[in-house]
Amino acid sequence: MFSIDLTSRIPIYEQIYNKIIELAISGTLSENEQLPSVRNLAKDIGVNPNTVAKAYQELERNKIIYSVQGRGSFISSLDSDIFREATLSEFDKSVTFTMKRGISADTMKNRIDTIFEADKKGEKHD
Amino acid sequence: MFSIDLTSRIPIYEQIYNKIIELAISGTLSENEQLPSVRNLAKDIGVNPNTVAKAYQELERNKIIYSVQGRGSFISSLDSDIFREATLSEFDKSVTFTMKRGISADTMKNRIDTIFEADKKGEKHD
DNA sequence: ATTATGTACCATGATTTATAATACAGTTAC
DNA sequence: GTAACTGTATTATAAATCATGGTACATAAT
Repeated sequence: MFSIDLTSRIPIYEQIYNKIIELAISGTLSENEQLPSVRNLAKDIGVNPNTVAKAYQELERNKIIYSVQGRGSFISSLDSDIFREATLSEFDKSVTFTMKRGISADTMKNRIDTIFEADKKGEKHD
Repeated sequence: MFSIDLTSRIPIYEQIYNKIIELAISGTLSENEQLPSVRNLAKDIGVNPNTVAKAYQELERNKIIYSVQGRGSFISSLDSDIFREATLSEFDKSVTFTMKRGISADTMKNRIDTIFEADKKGEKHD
């Protein structure tokens, strides 16, 4: 279920955080579905339980999942406009950054098309 | 010449690094133009000379500037394809990230247009 | 010579990330 | 109720990164 890059400069807990969001948005994890327990996931990917717990706590803080003591952690409904806006805000920063380095709008749009094309081809179909 | 956000989570040396690149690409700093000395810029923005030195060394490593002991640091020619590719590679990462969060290509393109429009209006004209 | 430049150290402190080891509180199943 | 599982909290430690302070050296311009 999980692949983590221990050599990446991106913190492990952040990689877990991102991965869960991807799985939730892609539908691989559906609403109210239970996530692996903190200890199991930690053992699975070979990291400390505290690291997984940190990821889960961040996910809960951002309403991606909800956790219940004694029961576990579950995907919550993902119709959060706040989350969408946060994502777009991050994207805007990247566009501004790229623009300031002299890259044109058309060039950026072409990259977007290329990336979406590649994703479409790589998708698994039901 | 410089505005640095000491409270930002982005390292100071990285802010300096980014700012110099922006000024070089926008033409505010032109080819072979001399930059403020490490010590002067440090005093100017209220940071440690070592921090400025680190930014300058990164800039030199990426061929944005060149430094000569006893003389100073200067803008080098900015026709580096390598630099352009590095910028686009970063942008691609952001697009992929945003896509995985369920944002459509069209939405991203609209944001690009909006940002470029705002920039055009905000520009200073000669 | 004096002054200004970039560069190179070394030590220190703060912050962040990750680990390790416990412990506590709540739930489920027996 | 007991055992085994959940999330959560705490404390300690280690490593890496960031920034500062201070000192020193080599080079260049005057």
